[in-house]
Amino acid sequence: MAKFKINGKWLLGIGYPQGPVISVAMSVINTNYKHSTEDEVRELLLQVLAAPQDYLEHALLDKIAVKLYQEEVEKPAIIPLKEEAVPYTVYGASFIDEGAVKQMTGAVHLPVAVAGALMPDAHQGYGLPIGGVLATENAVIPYGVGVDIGCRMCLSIIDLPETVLTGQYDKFKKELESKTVFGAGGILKADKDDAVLDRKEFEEIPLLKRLKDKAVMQLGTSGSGNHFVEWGIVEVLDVENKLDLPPGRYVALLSHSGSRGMGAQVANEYTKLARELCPLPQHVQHLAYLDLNSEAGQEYWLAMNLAGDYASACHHLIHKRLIKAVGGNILLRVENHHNFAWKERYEGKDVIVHRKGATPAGEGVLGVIPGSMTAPGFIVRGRGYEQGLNSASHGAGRQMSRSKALKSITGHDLRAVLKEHGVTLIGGGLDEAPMAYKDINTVMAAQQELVDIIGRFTPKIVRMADPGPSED
DNA sequence: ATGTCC
Repeated sequence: MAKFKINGKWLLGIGYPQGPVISVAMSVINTNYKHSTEDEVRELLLQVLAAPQDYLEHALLDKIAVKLYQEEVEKPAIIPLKEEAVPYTVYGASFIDEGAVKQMTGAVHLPVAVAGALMPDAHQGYGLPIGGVLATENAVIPYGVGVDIGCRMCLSIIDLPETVLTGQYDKFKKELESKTVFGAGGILKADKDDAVLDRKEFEEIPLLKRLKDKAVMQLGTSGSGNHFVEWGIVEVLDVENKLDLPPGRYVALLSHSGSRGMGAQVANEYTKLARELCPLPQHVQHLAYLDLNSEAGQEYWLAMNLAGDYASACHHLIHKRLIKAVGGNILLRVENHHNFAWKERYEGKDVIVHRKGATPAGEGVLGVIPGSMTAPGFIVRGRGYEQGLNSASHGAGRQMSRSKALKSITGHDLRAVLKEHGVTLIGGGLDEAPMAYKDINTVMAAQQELVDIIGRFTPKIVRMADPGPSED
């Protein structure tokens, strides 16, 4: 029989943990057991692995046992979940996928959970589901906010009648194409002056200091995925709507985007830190949280707020450029984050409310819920419904995964539905086709308790990122 | 969502 030579891969193969014990075991075996067979060595090492405490004084194997024992003792203890979950309310349960409900069920078992809610556009995400709302006590969950921190809607209602858009359609289209920047990486080369870049957090938090150059370059850009900028028509529906605008039809600009690479890196860095500081059972490990009183928690909170303000600044620059280009003035602006965390009150106590793909809907709070590129979006006023955690959906929600949409929708299908609705699309992939989304009217009907509809936005010229290389 | 693992 060929002489057995131990190696690291073999040790990992029999179940030894990655770490310092590997080199120790190799040296011990090669020194003291060089005449043993592979089977004998395996048997011996498995016994030590199963009960290292019994071998701490062993003449030959003690070094291995000590390393194993140390790793076991030093490994941070998994934080146990609540035995009994806090309550959460589901809106539109009949069209929410099982994965999203499962994730929400995990979230309301977190030791810091106070209450939850699932919005009718919910679908499975990473950590908290998209459309998930979670109130916690003195803790913030980076992946309860999401990767695109401060992803938001911004609607500007412009002092131009509908006839200007229909009469100068080509000009509106040309400006939308030339004055927006889409795509991964996306850099805006001029017109990027904003006070957000002067914020002291960029100097005070080391991570933000490293991200500032990227933030400067990407300011005023839109990104990719489901992000868009579009011209359309707003109908103000009700004179009693507190919108301070007479009912009627107005040209409007609607945008959807977030905090670009800067926010993404903030999210990923702090969730990594949270997972080290807050080890949770595997099925909820992405919901790792930071204590708000801890240094890391306070840093994340500042960085998250800066990313939110940065996202807001991006929208404002986009709107300023485009509205100036078509010669209009803003009559009214409605805007809101839908990936963010806020300090709010719930049942009389201070909580942190995470909304990951959910629109704030406190009493009287205005928000925008988009439909799809061919379906109307809505200006809504929150009803302040506490059981729904003062929230509403952030859109129609997907009914098809991106991959399923790419497989089942053709370019012909997309062109047909655009034509039917009189919508011009610049860029945009099949995975963003209207058919990939739920029916917005069904979704709105499922959240009548949460928001009142006070205006309607109909898209006319839509700009999205160009489709990825896997598409035509 | 993000140049999709610093």
